[in-house]
This record gives sequence, structure tokens and C-alpha cells, in this order.
Amino acid sequence: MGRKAGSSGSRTAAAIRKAGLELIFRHGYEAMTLRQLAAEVGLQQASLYNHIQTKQDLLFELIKTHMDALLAALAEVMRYSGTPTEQLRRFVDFHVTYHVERKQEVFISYSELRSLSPDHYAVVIKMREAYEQVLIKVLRDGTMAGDFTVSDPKITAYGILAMLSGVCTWFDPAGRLSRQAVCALYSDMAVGAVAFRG
Amino acid sequence: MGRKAGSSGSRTAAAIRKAGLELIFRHGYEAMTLRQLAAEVGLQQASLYNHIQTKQDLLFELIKTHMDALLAALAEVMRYSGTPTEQLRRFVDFHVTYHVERKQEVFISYSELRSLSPDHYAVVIKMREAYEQVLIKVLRDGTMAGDFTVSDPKITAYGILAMLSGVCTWFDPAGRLSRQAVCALYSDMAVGAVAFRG
Amino acid sequence: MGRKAGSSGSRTAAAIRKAGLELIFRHGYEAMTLRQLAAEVGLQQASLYNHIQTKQDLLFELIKTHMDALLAALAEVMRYSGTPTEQLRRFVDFHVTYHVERKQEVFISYSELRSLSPDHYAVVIKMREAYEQVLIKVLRDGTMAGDFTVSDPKITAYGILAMLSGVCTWFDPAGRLSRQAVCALYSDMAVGAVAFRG
Amino acid sequence: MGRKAGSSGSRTAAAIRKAGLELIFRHGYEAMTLRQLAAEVGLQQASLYNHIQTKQDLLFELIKTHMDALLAALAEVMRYSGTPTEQLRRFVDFHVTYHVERKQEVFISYSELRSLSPDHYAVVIKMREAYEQVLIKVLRDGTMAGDFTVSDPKITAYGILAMLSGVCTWFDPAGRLSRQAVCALYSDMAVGAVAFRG
DNA sequence: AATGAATGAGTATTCATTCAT
DNA sequence: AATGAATGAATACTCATTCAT
Repeated sequence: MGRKAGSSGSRTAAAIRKAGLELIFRHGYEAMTLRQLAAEVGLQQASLYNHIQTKQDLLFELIKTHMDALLAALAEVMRYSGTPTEQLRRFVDFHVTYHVERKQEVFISYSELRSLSPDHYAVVIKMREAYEQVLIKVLRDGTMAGDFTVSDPKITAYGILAMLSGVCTWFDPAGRLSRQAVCALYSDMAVGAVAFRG
Repeated sequence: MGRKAGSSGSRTAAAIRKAGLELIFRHGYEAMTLRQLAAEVGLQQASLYNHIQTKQDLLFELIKTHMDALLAALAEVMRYSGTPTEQLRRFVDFHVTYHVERKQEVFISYSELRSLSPDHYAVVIKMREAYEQVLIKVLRDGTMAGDFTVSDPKITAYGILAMLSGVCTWFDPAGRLSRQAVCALYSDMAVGAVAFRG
Repeated sequence: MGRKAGSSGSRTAAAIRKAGLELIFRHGYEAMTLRQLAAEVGLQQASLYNHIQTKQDLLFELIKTHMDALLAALAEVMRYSGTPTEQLRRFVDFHVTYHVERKQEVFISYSELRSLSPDHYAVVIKMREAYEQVLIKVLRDGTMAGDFTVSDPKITAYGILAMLSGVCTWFDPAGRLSRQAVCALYSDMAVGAVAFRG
Repeated sequence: MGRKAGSSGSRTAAAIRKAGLELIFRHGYEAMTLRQLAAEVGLQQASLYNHIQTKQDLLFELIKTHMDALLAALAEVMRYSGTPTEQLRRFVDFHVTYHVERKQEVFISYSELRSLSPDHYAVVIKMREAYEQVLIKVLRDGTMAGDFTVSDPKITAYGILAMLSGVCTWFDPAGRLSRQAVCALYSDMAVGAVAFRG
């Protein structure tokens, strides 16, 4: 039997996506050229089109795939119940870990939003909002429970998310701080930032 | 043909810079074309070159000018003494205000760093580090004074800066929250995030 | 759109080189535009780049190819031994014939030297010097044999070469004088110019 | 009294012509830009137009001025009578001296002919032909007098002129050979090339 | 699945020249 | 006589994409 039916099967397609991710991360979507991408993968420019629709579709696909995985993983993690503070710590831990481990996907999903076509943009923004809603709900629950003092959950959530997401611009797995250390540090900060001080 | 009646050199240069800022903010440096820029200002493409050296130099000039102003303004504000907490609030207030009032300059000074030539990049990065050092010092002073609990001032500063800077991506002067409200909210969060909880 | 029916890669490349040679000969390298070249070959400007690296590389390639052929052909001719006078006549005959038959290559290899990049220039100059050395050696041999009176072989060689090369600026294959007639005339002049008159 | 009436009086105009000559000699007419020229003279591009009509007119003027002077000087020299051989030596001496002393004018008057507009080209070609006629006449006289053996005076003249003119591409006033040495050498060659050998 | 060749639209930048000041 | 600002046309070269093979 040959290749499993249904599997894309193409090692080349995967290589293109990997290289595309890397190049967009490094140079930006506009600055990355398909020539570069082809060279990276060892193909001629024209051959790329056996594996992608257009440059724009490649970008969307990379971001969409990432957002799907991100939302699924978050859902998995937040399924478990706990106190609002526990939930917040869980969220922070998840977010930082994901941002540290998938630096590139995460980064381009922020920074290249404006390079998406309007249709694609709409799709991704909706997913991002769903993600934000999870944190907003945690903050809201914690406030109602009296554990947090959050007057504006949305704005507060934006602040926390920005703080956490910044990690992917400077984190170095071989650096001074381990992922766990960063998670602990940022967990404390997040909790401190919203905790009720009676 | 010669000069359009009523036009003036320095007015044109200013208009180019203003339009350039706007276009880079909206589309990104790579995506902005000099054709667009010229059209925006009401000039032929060639005429742009009476007022800029190159596209790259325009970008650098915009960022450099902003960084100079930012550092000068920060120095002015931080000159006044006070408790570490007061200093932190002062920093947050300054940073948020500046980011809200000069959204575009601030945004491109983050997002277009990678579009700078290596030389220009080096210059700007140095200035950014000087800016960060101010916050790092506040955190360090506060920790030594026993007011803050900050195990890693640099990483903590990065977190706070990321949180505050996020403001320029969503703040709307005509929106639900005033600048003052956002400042207050983020001041509390920042202080909460680092405050000593005995 | 794809490839025009009937077109072929290497045929196109050859057509570009032929037209490039012609255009550079007629207008000079600086004055020739790739627009002209593309039009001459029946392509879009962009398509040229499937067959050349840059305009500069095209120039170098044309000159280099010519110089290679020239040196190889000269070596072939000068292989045969003979008296210095016979050798000189052989050289003149070869040089004039080549200059008359490959007018364009020969002309641009002189006149466009200064349009070559420094690296390319160095390569070609070296080849030209090798060519000149062949004549210089003939003059030196003839002088030592007592057949010629040449006090400064290099300067004399320059003079003879300049005289012979001038042919390609006025020779007309359909004109009054045949190639053979010109060869004979210039052979006599060259021999007369250097012959020992006791 | 101020400036003498009728004199161009402009030191700037002269500087432009001098720098233009130099630049065209070094880079070629097409490759020289008015920006370069202006910079060389210490002016803005626009100011050039107070002193020249157009770039093309500058070229023509440089060449025309040179040709006028050349023809006048030649007439002066050839006025004196003498044997054909003396006349030939006088011509060679004159030509070489002029080519060595006014390298740049001479060079561009050959090499930039094709950059002249058709009208300007026609004017210059006529002058060049007049110049050539002087040598052709010497050769013809010498042949009729039995001193020379020249079957085709025009082609022979072209050969001699090419040989002599080559001097301006390699002569270095600070070099191994003096002008006088080169003149003597090339005089002998020219005479040898055409002398009757009974 | 891969490629060479082609394309139309576009890139930043330069050109010689003009003209009001 | 000099300049700053403007211009239209041009420059070499690159872009993402197409298509016959």
C-alpha cells in the first residue's frame, strides 16, 4: 500500500509551511518573497504553487492553523475547575508556555494581522476575541467572587495579554530564566495586578 | 514645470513626514509605497526626493525624532523625586499618555524596528534600552526600599512595558474610557503587580 | 501568462545576446536600455531576467566570450613557426580579419571597458594584455634577429594595434576594398613601420 | 570700468566646461550626470542652466571648440613648405603633441561622436574630414613625388591616424617616455610605413 | 510534482530640465 | 547668477503568478 489516503502526504508542503513561518517571523509577510521561500525549500518559485494557493493563502493558513490549535489547547486546559486565582494562574501558565514554545506562530498571528485580506482578517479576529473572552470571563468570575478588583475586565484583560505576549519577543530558551521561572514571575504579577486588596 | 504657486518647502517636508507616519502606521513600512506617499501629499514621486534622502532614511528619521522627544519628555517627568510608588505611577502615567497621544509614532517605533538598516537599528535600540533602564531603576529602587517585590527587575519591566504599550493598539480617544481612566487603571495594575505583600 | 508557443529557452538567450551586442555597438552600453533590448527580442522587460543576471553581467559576458574566442583563435594561428616578418604578417592578417568579421564584439571590447565593474574590468584587462604580449614578442624576436628596428616593443605594439583596430570603425564588407586588400595594405605598412633599414 | 564688454567673463562657465570635459573623459557622456557636474563645480544642478543650454549643447560646444582650435593649429603648422617626408613628420609631430597635451578634448572628440545629435554630428564629422584631408594630401603629394608608396591614401591615412591617436589612451606625461621620444618613434614608424622601397 | 519561461504591474530611485523667487 | 522645489519620463530590477511541458 502506498501513502495513507487522506493524508496530505507531502513532505514538501510541510517544509514550505515551516520555512514560510520562519521567514515571515524574521522578515515580515510583506518583506518575505516567494523567491526566498522557494530557495529555502530547494524549489523553483513556480513549484511552490503545487503546494500553496497564493502567498496570502499561505499566511492565512499558517495563522488559522495556529489559532485552531491555540483555542483547542486552551479549552483543554481551562476545562478543569478551580478558584478564580487558580484559573488565572492556569491561564497565564498556558499562555506563556504556548508563547514561548511556539514563538513564531504566535508572533506572526499578532503582527501580520494587517496583512490579511479583509475576509481572512475577520475570521482570525473572531478567533482572537474568543480567546480573549476566556480571560475576560476569569476576571469577571473572580471579581464577582470578591477575589479580584477589576473595574473593566476587557481593558484589564488586554493589559495582561499584552504583558504575557511580550514574552515571545525576548524569551530565549537558552537564556538566564527558564520557562517555568518566567511563568511563575508573570503569574504573580498578573495575580497581584488584579487581586483584591481590602 | 516649476513650483506650484503657494507651496512652500518646509511645509511640504512636514506634510511628507506626517503622511509617511500615517501610511507606515496603517500599512507598514514595507507595504507603503512612495507612490502612495506622493499621492497623499499631492506631489510627483520624484519630488519626494527634494525632501527625503531615501525611504529608509524617512523611516529612521521618523523613529529617531520620536525617540529623541520621548526620552527628553521622560527625563523631564522623572526629574521630580518621590517615593518609588509615586515614581512608578508617574512613569506609567507618562508612558500611557504618550502612547495614547502619539499612537502612530509609538507604534511604528516598535513594529518597524526590523525594517531599519542595521546601523539605524543599532541607534534606535540603544535609545530604547535607555528608556527601559529608567523603569528598571524605579523597580530596583522600590525593591531596595522594601516597597516592591521584584525578583527580576528587567523581566518585570519588560512585562509592564508590554502591558502599557499595548494601549496604542486599541485606545480610541472617542471611546468608552478616557485617557485618565486608562492611566489610573494601568497605574493600579502596575503597582499591584510589583507591590510588596507582606 | 505562460510561454509563447514555439519559443525556446536557449534560442531566446541567444537572441538576447545578439541583440544586446548590436545595441551596445550602436548606442553604447550606458545608452542602451533594457526596454530597447526587450523590444528588440520581442519580450517583456521582466522576461529578460530569465536569461541574464544583470545588464552589467550581460556586458561582461559578451566581452568575456569574445576575448576567450579571440585568444584561442590567435593561439591557433601563431602556433605555426616562421620568420619574424612572416609572424608579423600573420598577426596583422589575423587581427584585421577578426576585427572585420566581428566588428561589434571587437568594438565594444575596447570602447565599453570603462563601463565594466572593477572586477570585470580586471579580468578583461588581463586578457587584453595577454593578447598584446603576443605582438610584443614578435617584435622583440624580430629585433633580436636583426629583421626589425624596434627600440620600444611595447609602444610600437600599441601603435600597430591601434592602427589595425581602427579598421572596425570604417570597414564596410560591401565597400571599395576587400578584406584581403586591407590586410595586404596594413601588413605592408606594419612591416614597413618596423623593418630594419640598413 | 567693470568687466570687458563681450567677454563671457564668467569664471563659473569656464569651471563648468573644465569639469565637464574631465567628467565626460572619465565616465563618458551618457554616464556623466549633471548632478555630478554641478557638485564638481560647487553649484546646484539648476544653476548650471545659467551657463549651458543643455547637456547635449555642452558636449557639442566642447567638441566644436576643440575642433576649431585643432584645425587652426594644424593650418598654422602645415603652412610651412618642405619635402613630403618633412611634411609627414611635421604632421605626426603636431598630431601626437596635440593628443598628448589635450588628451581629454581629443579623446571625447572621437569617443562621444555617437552621443551627438544628428545636426551636431554632421558639423563635427565635416571638420574631422577636413583634418584627415590634410594628411591624405601629404600622402598623395609624397606618392606623386615618388617618396612614398601609397596605393590608397585614404585608408593609409586612417591607419596612421588611428596609430597616432591611440597615444592619448596610454600616454602618461610622468611616464617612461617623453613626448618627444614618442613623437620621434611614431614619426619613424609613419615614415617607414609609407616610404618608397625601391 | 517540478520546472523554465513568460508576464503585467510594480518597486525605489535618477534623469535632465523648468521656473518662481 | 543662484537656488529650492517641482516635474514627467525614464532607469534597472523585482514581484507574485501562470502555463506548457
